[in-house]
Amino acid sequence: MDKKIEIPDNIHEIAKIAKALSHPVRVYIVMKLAKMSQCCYSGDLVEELPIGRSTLSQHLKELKYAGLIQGEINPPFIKYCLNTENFEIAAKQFNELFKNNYNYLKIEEL
Amino acid sequence: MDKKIEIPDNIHEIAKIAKALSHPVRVYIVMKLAKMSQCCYSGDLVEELPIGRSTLSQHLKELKYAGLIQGEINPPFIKYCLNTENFEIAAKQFNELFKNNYNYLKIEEL
DNA sequence: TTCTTATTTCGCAAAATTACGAAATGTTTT
DNA sequence: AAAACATTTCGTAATTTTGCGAAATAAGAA
Repeated sequence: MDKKIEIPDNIHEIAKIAKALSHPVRVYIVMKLAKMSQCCYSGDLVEELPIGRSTLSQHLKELKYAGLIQGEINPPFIKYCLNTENFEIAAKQFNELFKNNYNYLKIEEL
Repeated sequence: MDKKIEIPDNIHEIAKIAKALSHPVRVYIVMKLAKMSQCCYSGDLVEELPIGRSTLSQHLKELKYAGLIQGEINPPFIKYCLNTENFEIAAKQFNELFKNNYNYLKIEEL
């Protein structure tokens, strides 16, 4: 009688990535790293973004927690790079979510 | 001297969609509607999801606000469908975000 | 060792999110 | 008109997120 389902793991994973990308500053950082396919420093980001250092640090922490980026210690700097392996997994998960539109996208732009 | 940038609109839009998809229940609803490419009722969802009616209603409201779904009044029911136009726009925006991985995805799966 | 530099953690406050039950809304059926 | 139904809005509470400045951390330079 109880048809309640449990939400499957892959959906929780998509929600987790989406949550990491639910703030403009974090989307900006990820896009920057993905586009340039190079790393950057917290100090470079704080100069261009309209937020304080400690706030930026928290956003970086969340992106790290979600697995989208990783930090390489390169004293006295910390260099942040895309975690390409997880980024590819995330790309596939969103690919799955938006699957219905892939035919459309393929014809139009691929 | 002030190199602070303003975060561009398209990034705010991506963050807005990501925020709408940052909760498992909302991802579940959108995936269900996208996969089946058919509509469903709030009452059907509340039977399968482990949340109350008013909570579900709030999630639907947020998905509507983000433009991912739309409701058709069909008394005494309200039928929810994917907003395909906006869903395609969202697909393109995430396509842009994950662009770097499209070569990879194309070879592997398309 | 002391100073400087880059970054993070801590402590806090304001705002937003999540969830629920109760009450309200609007429509059909009786 | 009253009852029944599906759904939403309201009021409220617990939790999480966001942001900042001050203090802490850690490495290199003086």
